[in-house]
Amino acid sequence: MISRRPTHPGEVLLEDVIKPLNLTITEAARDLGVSRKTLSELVNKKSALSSEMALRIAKATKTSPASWLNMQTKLDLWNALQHEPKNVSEFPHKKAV
Amino acid sequence: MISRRPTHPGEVLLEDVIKPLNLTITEAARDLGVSRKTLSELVNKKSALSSEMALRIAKATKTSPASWLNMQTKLDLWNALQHEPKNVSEFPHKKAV
DNA sequence: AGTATTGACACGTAACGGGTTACAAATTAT
DNA sequence: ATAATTTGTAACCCGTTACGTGTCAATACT
Repeated sequence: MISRRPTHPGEVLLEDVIKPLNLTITEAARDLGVSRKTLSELVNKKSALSSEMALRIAKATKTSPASWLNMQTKLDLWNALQHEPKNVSEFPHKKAV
Repeated sequence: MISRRPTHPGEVLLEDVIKPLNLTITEAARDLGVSRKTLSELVNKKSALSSEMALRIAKATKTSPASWLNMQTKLDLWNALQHEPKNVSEFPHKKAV
């Protein structure tokens, strides 16, 4: 494992894309075709990046959707690792047939 | 970009893990600590692989959770690409300050 | 025949992404 | 300072989804 919490994709979108372009959340939301609320919650890390949003961001920024989606996947995994599931037993080795 | 639908992680779990070990769905579900229904739906591709399930499978099979989760992410992306979002405009280039 | 396994169904719960509307606070422009 | 814009967030609605328990008919195994 990863020890440090991976960066939230919404943070990257805000800091590396929206801010450098001098776009407002309102303008960026319009370009992405989503509500201002949806984008606001994303960049404020209140919601996760959906695969559909990954596609929208990719189209608007001419980048790869996978690069955005992978950020979220890494974060999801990190979050899951913080509360490892109990009552899981290792699968037994090959049983007789 | 990807033309063929990526393999569902539940299918891999069934074909490459559960069947080779001669485990039943019922037994495997018990080992994973989930209900039989949950595992059945997963291996029959009726539901997606959650990050928590990825962790459970990883623990039970001593493999990497990321390898399982990435299968689902690839599938999610492929599915999303089948209905590309409209009303998305490319972000304008740097505006004046 | 009798037992085990399976997929599918109903039903319920909790979480979540997303939309609209509204408002107070903060920021920016005039 | 005043006015206009921007922003975060709450309230409320909706649809989707993962997961649990229970049940049942069909199939497979012994």
